[in-house]
Amino acid sequence: MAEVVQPHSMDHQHKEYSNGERHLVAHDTVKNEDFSDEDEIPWGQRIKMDTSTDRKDFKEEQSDSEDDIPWSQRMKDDTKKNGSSSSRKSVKKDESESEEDYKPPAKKDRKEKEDKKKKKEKESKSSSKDKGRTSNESPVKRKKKEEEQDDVWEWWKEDKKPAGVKWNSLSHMGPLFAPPYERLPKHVHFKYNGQNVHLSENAEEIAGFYGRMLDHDYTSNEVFNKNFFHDWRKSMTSSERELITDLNKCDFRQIDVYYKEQSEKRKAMSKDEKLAIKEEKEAELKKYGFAFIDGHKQKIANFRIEPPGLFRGRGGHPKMGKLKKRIMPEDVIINCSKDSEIPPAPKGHKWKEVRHDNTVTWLVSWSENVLGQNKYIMLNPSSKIKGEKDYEKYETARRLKNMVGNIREVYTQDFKSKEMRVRQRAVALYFIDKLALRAGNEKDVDEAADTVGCCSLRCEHIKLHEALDGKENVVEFDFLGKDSIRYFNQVAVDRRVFKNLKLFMENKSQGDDLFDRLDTTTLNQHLQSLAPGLTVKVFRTYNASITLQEQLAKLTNPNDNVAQKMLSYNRANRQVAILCNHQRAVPKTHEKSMAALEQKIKDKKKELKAAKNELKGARGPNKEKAKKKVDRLKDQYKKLKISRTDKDENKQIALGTSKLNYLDPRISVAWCKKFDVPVEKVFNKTQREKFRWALDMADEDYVF
DNA sequence: TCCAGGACTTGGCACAAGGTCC
DNA sequence: GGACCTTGTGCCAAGTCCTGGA
Repeated sequence: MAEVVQPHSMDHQHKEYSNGERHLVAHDTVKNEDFSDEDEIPWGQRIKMDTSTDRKDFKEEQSDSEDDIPWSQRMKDDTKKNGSSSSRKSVKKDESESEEDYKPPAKKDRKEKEDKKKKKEKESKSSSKDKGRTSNESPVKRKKKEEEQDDVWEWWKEDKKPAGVKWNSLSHMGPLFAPPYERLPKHVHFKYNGQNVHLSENAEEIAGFYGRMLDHDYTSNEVFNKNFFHDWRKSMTSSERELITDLNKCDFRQIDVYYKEQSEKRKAMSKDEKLAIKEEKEAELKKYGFAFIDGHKQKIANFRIEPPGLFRGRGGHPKMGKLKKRIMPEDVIINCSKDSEIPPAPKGHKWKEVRHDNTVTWLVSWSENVLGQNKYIMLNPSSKIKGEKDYEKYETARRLKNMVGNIREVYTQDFKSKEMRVRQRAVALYFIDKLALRAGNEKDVDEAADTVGCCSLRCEHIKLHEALDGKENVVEFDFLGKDSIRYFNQVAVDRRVFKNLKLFMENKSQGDDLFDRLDTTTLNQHLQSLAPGLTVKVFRTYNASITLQEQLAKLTNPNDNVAQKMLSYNRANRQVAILCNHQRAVPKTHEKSMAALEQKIKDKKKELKAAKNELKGARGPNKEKAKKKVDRLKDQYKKLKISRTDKDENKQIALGTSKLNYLDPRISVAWCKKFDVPVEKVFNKTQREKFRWALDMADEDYVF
């Protein structure tokens, strides 16, 4: 079998940002002609090569008169939207349940319904349960799988609820609270200015949050330290506050050591002790981990209330280090149906509120003190409520596929609109479509790190090059996006886009908005007018999914073995991750594990050589045996080499996010079926649970 | 009409769990 | 069975988008 030939090489250039941010650039060396089948082409890829030539249907050269349009008034007024929000209020919502829509079933109905469902499922199990299963499963595994399937709710075969209604009946056990603080043993001291200081319980707990982060970069960050120290001092007694006035004189090392020891102890526990803990966890999961929705048992995603700690804002978050307070039952709102048994609050406590709102999907909510935002307990991605939404998301993206040609025509026309706002909208949409940029909502600089998306790009985030590396009209993007991850890309763009950008930047300083006549609301309103349900983020989903589909078609060789096919799949997945700028830190273990793999490959090669020699001298029945050995070793050797390639190409790219959030799972399922790859190779157990609907729906002919 | 706030999705990382190797 | 490595999961921050009330 032929070696896997890399269809195109991706050279990921790593650069360090001044603040140490990572960044990744894909130099796609695919030739233009590879993408000649233009309407099926994943735009996101083409843009990285040269977008000025990739659209045949763009009207050939228009007059340059656009540049002569007097834009005299364009920048004078409304230069900037008003400054954003002041402090947030926590508004207590009314009991907003719609009585007409809400008809909860009686409790006994639920039981009946469940029994009925179980019976039905048992009947249909023999026909449906084999889907996606490999043939060589052990009986134990099979039994486990069957048990798991007991609660499968095939919601995609049922009628949908009226719009706005999320459930008819909902019951659950409420949240599980963080365990109470346990004081440090007497021998563990916090020191101030070299002296042991006995802290009050509150102050000690918060010192502990800091102490166990000593190894982390956070504790050398000025903002983090300032915020921490400010909040810590607020929690001290007056005498503590009087004494402890300088963080530099605080010594948390013993606390750090203590928690490390605790962690080591846990690791070194006996089997029985570990088992006891596991059982305890399982019991908690059993009690709190499930909700009943419309008679169906559904997994909850996060039934634990977030424990207190220090806020770990990312990038240059202005609030990092602030104290996240302990949440008490009195802070918590419970949402469940009226007829359900209301979960009891912990002894001696009561809930802030019990609500019966079936227009929302959350079970429990509370308000977090650092940013004043609401936090929720919601259902697991495998639940009907999440799955249905996911399915709809991909259906919307598929609808976009059918109309994206028209939309592109419209925004191309708009490049020469007389109205500045229309031109800006068109160029922004061009970026969103071609580069899969995020929308870029406005942010309050006091509340969050300075990151941007498309609509919030500032002049300082792009550079215009008339020519660069043999290409014309190149735009260089360099900005921090979501999670302060750097987006760096040099893109050849449509000539009219380039001209427009020059125009947008005229008479502006670096800190000014590039699209000063545009925001996400306006853009989304425009998109809604083109198609109901169409928003900026649909483009990301669409472009990701279409890219996967196209790349799979291009890269998969039906004659390959499963390992080779999986390399192709991962490469297709990687293209999407690059498009979406899904980066990860190179794992600390990368070099080491690559070296180990390298050694394995060497050893295997030796082994193979020896086996080949053996084969040469073998006679009679031994010859057949030796031949088999050589074949087996060859196979293993190839697998190792594939694994090395895959691992190395992947070191800086995170595939998980796109797989979980952007790629229509039916594309992957169809690919597995078509090329005879077990679906377990592509989706692990959790992913299969999340995408159960897709596993059931898609056959090998599925087209996104 | 505007915009703050609510609801929900997207996102990377840390660490636990589980598998493999010796 | 312990060390080491890989994979999976939980966590919770940070986005998007929509809605309700002023």
